[in-house]
Amino acid sequence: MVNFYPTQVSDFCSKETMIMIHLYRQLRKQYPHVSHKWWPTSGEFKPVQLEIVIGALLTQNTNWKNVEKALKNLIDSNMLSADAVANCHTSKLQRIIRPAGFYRQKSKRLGALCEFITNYGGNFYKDVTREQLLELNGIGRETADSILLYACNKPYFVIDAYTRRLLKREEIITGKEKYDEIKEMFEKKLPKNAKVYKHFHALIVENEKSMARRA
DNA sequence: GGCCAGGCACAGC
DNA sequence: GCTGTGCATGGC
Repeated sequence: MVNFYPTQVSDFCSKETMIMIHLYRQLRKQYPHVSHKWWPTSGEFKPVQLEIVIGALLTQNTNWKNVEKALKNLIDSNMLSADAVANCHTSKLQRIIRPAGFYRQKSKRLGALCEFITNYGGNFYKDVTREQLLELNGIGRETADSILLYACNKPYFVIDAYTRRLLKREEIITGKEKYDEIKEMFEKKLPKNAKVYKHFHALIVENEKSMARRA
């Protein structure tokens, strides 16, 4: 169980902190089946985290079901390591990831990302920084944070369309805030804990999806 | 058939 | 800095 007692005196009277933790508790109660182990992996890739990195890139502006098709194509083509993907011909990679859409852009970006992982001095999953990821073509803030949180298990909160929608509806944000502004809001008001960030994000996504289903 | 889905880069202002 | 636009497929 995570300790939610304020760690700083200044946290004690922060209304925003109370709202944020209340929201987290409410969602946990509402979706008890949702856990921090939310990002789906087949276990086919080496290492397992590579599948999360690839998925994070492929899911950009794309339905997850289409990403799954592309991931299955990679598995069926035995493209299970960063090295294999990095050395795959662009035209072949395009064919493989085609169901995920934007295949011309994404094949180029995916190849470059896998090349970066392959050539990374040290352990990519342990050592890569947000700045290094943001320098890569096609890796923006959300994708970088998804990789850092879900693949690297580091406390970086992911702000996606679901998160913005929920926060706006709850009137916690106006909608005009920048990505990093919202991200810092979460990170300042919650314990710096990757498991909590994953769980909270998973709960937000589940809530938005279930609301969409009901609509 | 139109709209959207777990964004990003880049141009133009 | 902000806004618009291209990228592309599949599901509803």
